[in-house]
Amino acid sequence: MTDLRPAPDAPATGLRERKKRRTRDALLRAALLLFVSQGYDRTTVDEITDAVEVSQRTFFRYFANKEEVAFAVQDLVESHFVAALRARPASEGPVEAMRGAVLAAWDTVEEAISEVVPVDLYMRGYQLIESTPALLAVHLRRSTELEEEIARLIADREGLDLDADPRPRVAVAAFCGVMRVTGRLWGQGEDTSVEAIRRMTEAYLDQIRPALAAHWHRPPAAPGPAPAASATGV
Amino acid sequence: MTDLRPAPDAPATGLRERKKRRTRDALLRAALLLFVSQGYDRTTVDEITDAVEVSQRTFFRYFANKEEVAFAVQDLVESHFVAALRARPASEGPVEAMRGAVLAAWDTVEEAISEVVPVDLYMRGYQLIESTPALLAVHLRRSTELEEEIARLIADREGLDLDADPRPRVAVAAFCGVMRVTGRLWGQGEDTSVEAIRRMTEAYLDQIRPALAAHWHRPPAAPGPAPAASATGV
DNA sequence: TGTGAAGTGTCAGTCGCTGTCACTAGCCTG
DNA sequence: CAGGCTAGTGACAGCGACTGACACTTCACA
Repeated sequence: MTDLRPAPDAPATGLRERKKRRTRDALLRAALLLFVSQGYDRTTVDEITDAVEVSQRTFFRYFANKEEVAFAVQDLVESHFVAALRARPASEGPVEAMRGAVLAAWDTVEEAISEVVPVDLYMRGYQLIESTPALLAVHLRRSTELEEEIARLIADREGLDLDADPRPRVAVAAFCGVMRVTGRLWGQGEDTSVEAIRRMTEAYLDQIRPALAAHWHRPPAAPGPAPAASATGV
Repeated sequence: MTDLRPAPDAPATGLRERKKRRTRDALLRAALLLFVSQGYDRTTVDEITDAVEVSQRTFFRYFANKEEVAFAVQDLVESHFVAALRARPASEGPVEAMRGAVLAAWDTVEEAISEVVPVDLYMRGYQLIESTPALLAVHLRRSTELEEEIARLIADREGLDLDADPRPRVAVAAFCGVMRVTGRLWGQGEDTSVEAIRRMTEAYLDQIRPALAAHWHRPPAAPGPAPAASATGV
């Protein structure tokens, strides 16, 4: 068969590959929809595979476990952030660069994932993770792995040896700790928009230096559950 | 109802109560020993119950799930830390108080847990948690709950409204982020002693302010995988 | 066009965990 | 101290996540 289709730009190889991708995507979407509509725990793997009409065994050939499918999109978002961090100018300090990267990443999540899943489905998925104990636990463990990656990146930027200088890991840990609080509080709030979490991110990061001051004599810059962004401290 | 038994000081009530406590402790110890000797995943609940000669059903009446038994001692250590934090003088700033509490808690873990389990078994258990993905995930989720408790405590100390002022949660998040890195690196090292983790804790906490400085122009105070304690920054 | 391998379905089995029910043993009352 | 109450337990059946083994279909490539 003289293959006339030039596989335009995507890595569209043989029929087999495309079929595989299709079933994987179908499983992913079906799972996400079931999860957000009826909850993670109340969704069985059989329900997912029934919706896609494959056997349960096939599901476990694509995803190591039921949790993994819930983090497929999260994976994309995380690499998106890492890419944003790599793109920060070398002139920026470590914390400055991380802050810039997070905000830039939120500004452009849509284009990073919309091919796979609409943004609001992802946001609902993120909320599901934050509110489902089993998923939250896995999320936090995955986050520590991401933290290590970021620490390596920061050490590289600064030309430091990660194992000789504790600052990269310490800075990243403090930074990510604040990010996690942000994610948690966002998940508990009502506004589930990207803008909301972006706004909160900015506000909470602005509080990190004031919060670590030796004494809190003055009230913070802008009080409130999701305070407006503005830093008194450096 | 004329209750003549004054229940002297310990909660030593009837025979029933004592029997319960005994089987619970037996399950706990058997589980911990099996976990550290052959690994968490390679230990089945049946093995644990066989060692204590009770039915599997009984195990799940004492522990909600297999993970819970691995965190029973950790629970004690965490309340020990919270108690230490409550005991800090009001004159100390938030970060100062947390730092003091952690170090004081490590100095006195032994007396806090030795009645239930020898310290080195606890330390090996802690290492197990750090090195077992399933346990690490749960550990991190539990840690966020502890974080919230600490944040409330700090807010109280400072006379602030936790939901109006972001600084308590931000400070605690940054602090606990650094603590977590410490725990992880300790788990990977060879020295599993309490002294080792105490030393690392001190060293890494000393790096939090330098690490968050806008730019890292100078090398850190004391480089090395487990740097000696000494703070350049505030 | 036939051969090998990739992908899938089926089946049986393990392990964590839960509901149910009957039974035993401490406890409490009369 | 007899008899009833109930907390704690064991036995059993069953669900859901996950795995290994094997046979079958279907694409790929010579």
